[in-house]
Amino acid sequence: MPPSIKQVALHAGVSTATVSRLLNKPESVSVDTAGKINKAIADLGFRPNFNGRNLRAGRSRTVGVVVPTLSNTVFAQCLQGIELAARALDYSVMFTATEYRQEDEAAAVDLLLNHRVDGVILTVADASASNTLDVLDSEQIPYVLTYNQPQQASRLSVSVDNRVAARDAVAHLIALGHTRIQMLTGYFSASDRAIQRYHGYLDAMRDHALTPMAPIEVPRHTGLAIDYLQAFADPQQRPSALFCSNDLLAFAAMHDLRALGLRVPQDMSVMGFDGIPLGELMSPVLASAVQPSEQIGDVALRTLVAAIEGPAGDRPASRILAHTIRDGGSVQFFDS
Amino acid sequence: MPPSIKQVALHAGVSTATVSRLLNKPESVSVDTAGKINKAIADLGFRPNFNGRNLRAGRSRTVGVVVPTLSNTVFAQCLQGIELAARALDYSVMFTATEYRQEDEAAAVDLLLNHRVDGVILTVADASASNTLDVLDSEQIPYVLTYNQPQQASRLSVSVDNRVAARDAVAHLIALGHTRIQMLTGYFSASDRAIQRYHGYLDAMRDHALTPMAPIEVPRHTGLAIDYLQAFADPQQRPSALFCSNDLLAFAAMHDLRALGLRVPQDMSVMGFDGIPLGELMSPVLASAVQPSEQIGDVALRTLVAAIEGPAGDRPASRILAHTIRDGGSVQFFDS
DNA sequence: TTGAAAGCGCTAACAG
DNA sequence: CTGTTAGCGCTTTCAA
Repeated sequence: MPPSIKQVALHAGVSTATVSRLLNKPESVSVDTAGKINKAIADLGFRPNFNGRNLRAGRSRTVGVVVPTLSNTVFAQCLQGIELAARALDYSVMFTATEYRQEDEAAAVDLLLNHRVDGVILTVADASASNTLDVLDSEQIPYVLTYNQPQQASRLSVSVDNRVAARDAVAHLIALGHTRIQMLTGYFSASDRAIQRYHGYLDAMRDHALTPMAPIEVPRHTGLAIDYLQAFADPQQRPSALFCSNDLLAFAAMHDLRALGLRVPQDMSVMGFDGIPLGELMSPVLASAVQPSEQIGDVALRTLVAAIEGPAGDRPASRILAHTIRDGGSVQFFDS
Repeated sequence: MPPSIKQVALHAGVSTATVSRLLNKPESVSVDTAGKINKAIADLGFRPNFNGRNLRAGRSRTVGVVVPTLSNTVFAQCLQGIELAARALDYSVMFTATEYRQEDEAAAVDLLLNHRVDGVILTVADASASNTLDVLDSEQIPYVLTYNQPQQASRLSVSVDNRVAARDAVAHLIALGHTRIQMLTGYFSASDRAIQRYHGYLDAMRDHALTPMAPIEVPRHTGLAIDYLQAFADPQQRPSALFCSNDLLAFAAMHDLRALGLRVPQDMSVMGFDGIPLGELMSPVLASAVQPSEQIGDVALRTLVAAIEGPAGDRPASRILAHTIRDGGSVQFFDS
């Protein structure tokens, strides 16, 4: 066991209380005792045990983070933003992933609460109906959702406006002359964002008096599952543009289209959602509705800390961050 | 404050010790007291406070993770693997990033040690000369390096054989007929792996009696810094193939080459290192030396836990995981 | 400016 | 099978 405050006190010939004071309010200790204690600390290689401190304080200066997966760059970037901000504010981060399993959301939060994190940042499957969030609510643990836009105003969240961003993305395709636009999406049941984006798709189609097509739901990270695109073999049947619920799916789709002998964008335009950085390095550049993932993480953490430390009265507010539409070679003017 | 074991005991009419026993060794408690306690737990919404438990136990069942950045997919995948394995073994994960700053490595580890993590998984700039690792050594905290291959056998690590993998990658280019092969790399000072990979490059060139070219060191994630490629304008001067120290760099390079009007692979072959999943969805597919990042994380965590829990005598061993060479359209047969 | 003492939540002897 | 007790490391009154 590493040395405790007790050994330091003994070594320096003072009481544990004084050592503690030096650690927390150095100005309340006389200069020469401070010197003795600091020497003892150095001699012994003492480092404070946060478990003791946290137990005593009832707070841990630690936040929990729960994301669906790190395989999707957006969540990695978000976590990156969270961690950076946490370090700036002197908080630590406990991290968990759920692989999109709802039961794992609950288990993850459970574990985090056992660790007595001061708050939680999370992305859940369905923010408007989540027992996980209910638990957090009932336990009065501050939390901030990322990417999710819950219906309940009481649930803090940081995200872009998924519906509007999707509408803008599809409007971009429409402006290019596309009328047969179809949405390719991950399972709606795993992502309320996907549903909101689908509504945005519908909005755009209706706005321009176009007939929406049935969305194609596929397992995430499809890869080899070309089946769903077989219908595209018939030029009459297929859409002229594909709107994907996220960039990974867009890349997979382009891959599959190629395997089918279809060219992007000549035979089909492809638009993504997320705006992951790699999309801009590719050729063609992936057109996409860009959300500022790292900033989402940054703002989420700062919002959470405000909720944790702020007086009970003034709760911070949810934030909708601006999205942008990135044009790219993956979409093209449509001439029939 | 949430209810403690004490309130539960009171509510159930037993002692705190009995409650604790139910929590830790349920079979040592009679069925009906168990019933009473469980009811009390449910009534009160009790959840054990790990801070108390950890303080008492001197262990936390928590591991710390330190990676350079999550912007590079490999580290995100590695963390993914770590987290998954941790959950399987009932460990929690505290996460930190350093943005490739050495001083942040030390600060991060410091913080983790204050939290009394049972061990640390980390990727450092230079594993063979790192005060951060020295601290870990002197504090006797088990740790496992990922991606790094330290010279000291005493330092546990999980990685591919960077040098051999790089040699194989370059040999692949040579087998395609390339003789003028140049390496594009991130700063050597930020990554001992990059140095090892450069040695692998040299090995391959020497093996085939080719003249090595001077490596090009660039800031990571270059993007717009086309300067370094200006020399390539002259067909006589430029290499016929570029070997990049990581896939991100390879993508950036391909982007820049395109901006320069050079085609990949017709005008220049590009080979990466890492084998990130997206590389396989692209067109052309990015040829690369593939390392199993998620598995590296998985194995690292299991190795760490073995070191933590295993008897002091038998320390687990470092692991070199198999790499593979992924062929792809980004490289092409070279006919002069 | 400093020390004594209590207690945060939990577990592990040790008794019974 | 169960209760009593002590103590993990720390901070924070309360006194001096």
